[in-house]
Amino acid sequence: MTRAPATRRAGPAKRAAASAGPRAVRGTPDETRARLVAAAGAAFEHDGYFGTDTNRIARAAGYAPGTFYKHFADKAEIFVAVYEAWIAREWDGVQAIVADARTPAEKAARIADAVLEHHRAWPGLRASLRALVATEPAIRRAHRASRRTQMMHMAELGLDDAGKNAILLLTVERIADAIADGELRELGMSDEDARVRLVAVIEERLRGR
Amino acid sequence: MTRAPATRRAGPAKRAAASAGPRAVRGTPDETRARLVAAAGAAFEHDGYFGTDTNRIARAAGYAPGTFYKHFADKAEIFVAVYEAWIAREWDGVQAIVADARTPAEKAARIADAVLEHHRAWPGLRASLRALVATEPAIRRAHRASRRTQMMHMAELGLDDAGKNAILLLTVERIADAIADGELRELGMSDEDARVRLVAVIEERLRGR
Amino acid sequence: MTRAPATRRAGPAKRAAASAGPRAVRGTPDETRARLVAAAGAAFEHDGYFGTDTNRIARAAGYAPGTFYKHFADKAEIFVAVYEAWIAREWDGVQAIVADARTPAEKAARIADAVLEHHRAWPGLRASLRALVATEPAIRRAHRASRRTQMMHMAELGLDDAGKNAILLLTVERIADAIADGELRELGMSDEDARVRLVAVIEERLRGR
Amino acid sequence: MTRAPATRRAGPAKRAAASAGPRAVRGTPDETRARLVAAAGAAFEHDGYFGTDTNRIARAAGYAPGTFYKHFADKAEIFVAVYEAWIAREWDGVQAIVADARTPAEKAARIADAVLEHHRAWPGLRASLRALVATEPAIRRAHRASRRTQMMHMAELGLDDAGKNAILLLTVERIADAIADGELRELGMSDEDARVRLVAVIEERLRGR
DNA sequence: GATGAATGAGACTTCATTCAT
DNA sequence: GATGAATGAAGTCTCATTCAT
Repeated sequence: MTRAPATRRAGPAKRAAASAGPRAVRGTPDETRARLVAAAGAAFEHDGYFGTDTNRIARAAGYAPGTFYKHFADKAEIFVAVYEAWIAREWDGVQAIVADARTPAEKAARIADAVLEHHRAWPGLRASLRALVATEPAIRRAHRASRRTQMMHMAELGLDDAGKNAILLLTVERIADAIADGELRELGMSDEDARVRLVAVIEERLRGR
Repeated sequence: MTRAPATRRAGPAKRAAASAGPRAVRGTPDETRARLVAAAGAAFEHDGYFGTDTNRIARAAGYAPGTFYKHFADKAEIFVAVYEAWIAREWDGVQAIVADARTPAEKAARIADAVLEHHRAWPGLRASLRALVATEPAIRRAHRASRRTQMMHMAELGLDDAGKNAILLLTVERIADAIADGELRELGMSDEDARVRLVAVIEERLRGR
Repeated sequence: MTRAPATRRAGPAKRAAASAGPRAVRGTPDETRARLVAAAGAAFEHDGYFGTDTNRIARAAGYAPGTFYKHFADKAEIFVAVYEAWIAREWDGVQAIVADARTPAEKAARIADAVLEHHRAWPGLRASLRALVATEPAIRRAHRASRRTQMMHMAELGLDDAGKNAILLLTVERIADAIADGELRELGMSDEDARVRLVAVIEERLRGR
Repeated sequence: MTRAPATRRAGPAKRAAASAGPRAVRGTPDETRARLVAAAGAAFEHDGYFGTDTNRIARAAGYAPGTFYKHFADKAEIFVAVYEAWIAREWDGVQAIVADARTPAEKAARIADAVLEHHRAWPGLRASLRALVATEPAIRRAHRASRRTQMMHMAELGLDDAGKNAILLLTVERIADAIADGELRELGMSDEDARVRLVAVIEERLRGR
């Protein structure tokens, strides 16, 4: 996550800055939107939600500032889009694993690894998410909705104790964030230890406990 | 040519007008600092870190904007002070309970309730904390330091598996935040259910598991 | 908890109210920049560098405060722009005179008058420059660079003793500033006397001495 | 001269800062005043007029902020005091040399060296002076008065062409400042060259030309 | 659909100066 | 005479958002 605005400015954004992005090819609205979401994801990851601005995102995607607002009502909205895409990718992975793996142990291990990798690759995005859920009503709403979707996914996976599912969800998320952020290492637990616990938590649940 | 503002000001403007706070009493720096911290705590809780500003905090404490900067280098620094005071109060409670309660079960229950109450009373502060730890290096550092202190407190309580302590810390914190934020209720778990689980997690650890 | 300013603004406020300038015409960046530089020149001359602020400059040019920072990184940068334009105009004059006048005596007299007029028209700007060269690294750098350019101009004029050129530059500048500021008058020298000396210094150099 | 605020702040001026100065010994008002002037001189030299503040000066002298205003009406007033002391020291040196040296050549050389040394030791103060003369009416007035005093000193030395005296004053001052600031070096003239010219200017005047 | 110049509220911070003790 | 906590006006700069082309 951002942690620092890096180089905040390099002088007045002379005309130069205009050509920062990947040369926006005039395309369908969907392509434009997708490019903006991708650029925003990278920017949020790298500089944090409060470390970028919508102009920069638009430029990074190869568009002018105004274009951004043709596709998103505001900054929060694109964050939600980024987050939803992120979650969807995570669950795609989980579901593929569930379909493919045999034993609960294998499933748990592979799910844990997939989740961990996904979190480790996007620590900045996760941090911004945690920040924004508390701060931006719109993002909070989207986050809640996403939780509900995830609960449904879990039910579809045959896990039927909603209470346990909820705890699992929070626990996995929290541990994965902690590992990805290196919090546990600082608390004296090796990443491998932490991973083992994460696997255990998942496996326990998969076994219905 | 004029060139200069010459005399910038003519004297402290009548204080009466703008002020909203409890009317600054000239006192010791410590009192002033304490008033600022108290006002900041309330402001962060109520409006969030990004929802207040240092001028507002100063006014709420009964001071002019400049006074704030006599006591804190910046907004982040007062947040750290607020957070540290918050944590200290929480642990004071925990330690009193540990000294007073008999059985692990009683300890666990009373600790859980104390922690929960403390989190429920300050959900906004907690949310801001989560946000800032990801975003502000200074606050991140303070948070880490505080974690270490808490680990020491746990060791002093006789809990000697650092790995388990770390997990306990994160878990309790996370569950308490979730309950306080109402996240669990939305996931279909009653607050009482959640509390029971929280007690269980603590008791399990107290029993050495 | 609230925590966030939510929607910060609702739209550009009615422009009519505060503005004082010539009513911003949407134009090319170059036009805007030129208007800002012109407004800044007048403001620096009239109120001094420390007597204006960037908001005022922007307003005087007919723009909002933010527009200033689209064109200049900070206040120092626009000062440099103003200064460079000022120097360029001075040398344009000198070069025209050199091309046009015959004898060293005529050249010296006309150059002295041109320089004097240029300094007399901008005493405030000159004063601010003297102040800032000592104080602001960026402006110091620009000033040094400008000096080097002026030395080149002198060389192009056929004056080839760099040491003498340097002294001439400083002397002319200093005397012109002193006359423009009225310093000499206060020291008991008539402006005409001072002008005669200025002419002499220049002519001496033009004759190679 | 300051050129940069160096470290602008090191955190809230906790109580620590209070003991920065040399342990103000309670003394006569004159001693207090003298300590303040000395501290201000050093501060102006080191950080520039705009790079220090009156609180810092007072602390550096070993006093509280309020004490400053018991002795000086404002910041400009102490600058004037510092400047006047500086000039007085310079002329003390010049007069001693005139009394001691024989030939115009010797006088010129020794005066030049004394002046140069005095300027080289206080470049920051000189820079601030040049800035403030243009900016602060009170300092401008004091500067003019000081010039008049210096003209009198010159007359007392037997130099009776006021016009030439004025030019000499400005020229010496300007060249000495330029050498002290390294301006001439950057323009391609060695310091020794510059010094030679300075001596020549003075000697020429001493010989009545 | 895209552009990009422009907007303007407002956050953060500084510092010369005062005044009650 | 000295103290030092407090003052508060004001300047610098940012950035989400708009709208005329």
